[in-house]
Amino acid sequence: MNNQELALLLRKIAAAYEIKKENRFKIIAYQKAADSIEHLTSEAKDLWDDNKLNEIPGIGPAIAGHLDELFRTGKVKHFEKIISDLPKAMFPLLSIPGFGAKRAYKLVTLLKLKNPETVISDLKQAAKKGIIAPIEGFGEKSQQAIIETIESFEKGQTKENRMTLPYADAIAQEIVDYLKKKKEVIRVDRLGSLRRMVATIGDIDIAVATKQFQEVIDWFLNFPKIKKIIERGEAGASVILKNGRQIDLRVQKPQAYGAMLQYFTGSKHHNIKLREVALKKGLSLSEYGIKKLKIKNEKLKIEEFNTEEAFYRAIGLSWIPPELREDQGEIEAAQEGRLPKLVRLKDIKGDFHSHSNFDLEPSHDLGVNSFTEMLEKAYQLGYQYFTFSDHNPSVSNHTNKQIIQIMKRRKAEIEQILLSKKNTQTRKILKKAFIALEIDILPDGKLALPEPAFEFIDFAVVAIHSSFRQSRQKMTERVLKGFSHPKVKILAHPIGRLLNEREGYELDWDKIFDFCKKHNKVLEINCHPARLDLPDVLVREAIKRGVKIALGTDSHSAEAMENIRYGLAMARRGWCEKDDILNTMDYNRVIKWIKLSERR
DNA sequence: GCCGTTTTCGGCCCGACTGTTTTCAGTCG
Repeated sequence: MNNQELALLLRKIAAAYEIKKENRFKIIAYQKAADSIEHLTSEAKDLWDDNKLNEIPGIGPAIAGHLDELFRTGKVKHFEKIISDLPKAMFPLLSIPGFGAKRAYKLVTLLKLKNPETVISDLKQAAKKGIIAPIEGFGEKSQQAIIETIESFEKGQTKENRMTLPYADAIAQEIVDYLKKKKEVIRVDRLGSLRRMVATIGDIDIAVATKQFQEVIDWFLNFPKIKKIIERGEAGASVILKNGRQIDLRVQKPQAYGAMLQYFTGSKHHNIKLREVALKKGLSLSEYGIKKLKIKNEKLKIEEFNTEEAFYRAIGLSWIPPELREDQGEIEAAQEGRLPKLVRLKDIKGDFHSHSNFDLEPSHDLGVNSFTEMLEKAYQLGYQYFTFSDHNPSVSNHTNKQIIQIMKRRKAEIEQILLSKKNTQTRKILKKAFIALEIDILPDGKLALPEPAFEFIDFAVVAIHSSFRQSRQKMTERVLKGFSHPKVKILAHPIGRLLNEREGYELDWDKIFDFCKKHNKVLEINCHPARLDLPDVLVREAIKRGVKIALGTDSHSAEAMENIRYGLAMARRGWCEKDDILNTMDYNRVIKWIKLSERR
């Protein structure tokens, strides 16, 4: 049973307890345990194997005992007893927005819905027949809402639900630009998961500082691409755009904007932890500011904050960068003054992964721009160095001799461009670049490049591009074998995921990290928007183990080189400081690192 | 049921919105 399934099980138990009117803190405890397991960086089952279940926050002796029974026997008697007298059909409804335990229970009981397999569509049919509206606590509106919610839920099941970061970024930008046209808008910020730079975004959250709440909200609700208004209040509104994406707007006056920014940036877990910490100091936090609880029977006055810095300071913390706000130890670190000095965009001195349009006759895609065009862009980005890591020539279509010839020709062409004295009047290009290659690690762990051809590259980036379904052990052996060649320095897109499309393969990270540390190898954060691979949680594990990270845009065009900032976001979410990132090294230090002799 | 620089007992984040109510329950973030 994986973490996702475990979380679902624990939520099911929480829902059952809710119907049974158990102590509400017990219910919360189960929900917290579910959240906690969902956010783990390793499988709970693996932790159980190592006898470490009790190290999971929110899991105490009771739940740990139940999980132990689950992993040993495949079931939990106590859980089965709790849900035994509840209708099975209520549970699938819990995954539909707007349904909690009580509504789900009430509806399946009164409507006598028995089949968990079909309960969702059965409920929709019931709503369409009009037999939900007369039920106490429901009405025409909620009946209609049930139909609409289920219909969009059914659609959502078939297409991917979360946006990639740049996609969400672009939508947000459009709304930000629109809002800024209104003169009453003093300031606009994108917040929520977008501000925290999470790899995929559910809803887009926007905050506005203004003195005219209603006018700004009305202006927002007139945004031309809105399909439907979900809710509107005095301090904000939620809408669905024609493209199906949800936008939440919150407005606040400038002098209280700091608490609003903080609240609306989240994450939820960060905010909960923050409020718990504040409560121990007699402070109650909300999106409006901070109340002092110490004085009894006196009217509580809210202290307002115009900046987040002031808000955090009032709780005795230094300002926490949004990328860290996940309740992963950042609040404790802020209390103890040991927050990391996160790597910044201006620390980045080069890119370690790109594809030009030079035709090596590979079996993967070429880029669209020439070496010169890529170097021109690298110059514009202010880099010290760049890396060409085109795909290796396809093995099946060439003899070794042909491959060597192609590699030789490519090296000569790049060197000619880099060493040429002329041609700099018309266009400014970067003159320092590494001649690398992205080489496939074949299913048996061999590299897809004949040994003599290595002479024509400075170093290699390796990656898995085929046979994704090998076992964890076999995949680990395969990667380590490919990674072992002395000229191979970087493992590209290490988990192989494609966001919303492909999970990626399993690797034994203990072994990978140890290997990297021991042999001076580096893991890539691939900055391609659909990859963002390594993921943030593994980045953090890697640097804890002393493994260095390289940012590579995997650009197939000059324009895509700007994606570096999304990879950088993963690095920051993984707590990376400047020294953790290879790209912050000067050119000469990189040369030394790959043990290259100064060639140019 | 969990947890501990106010505690191993007695606390447990905070407020908004909707729909159905006439003071609130349910759900969400």
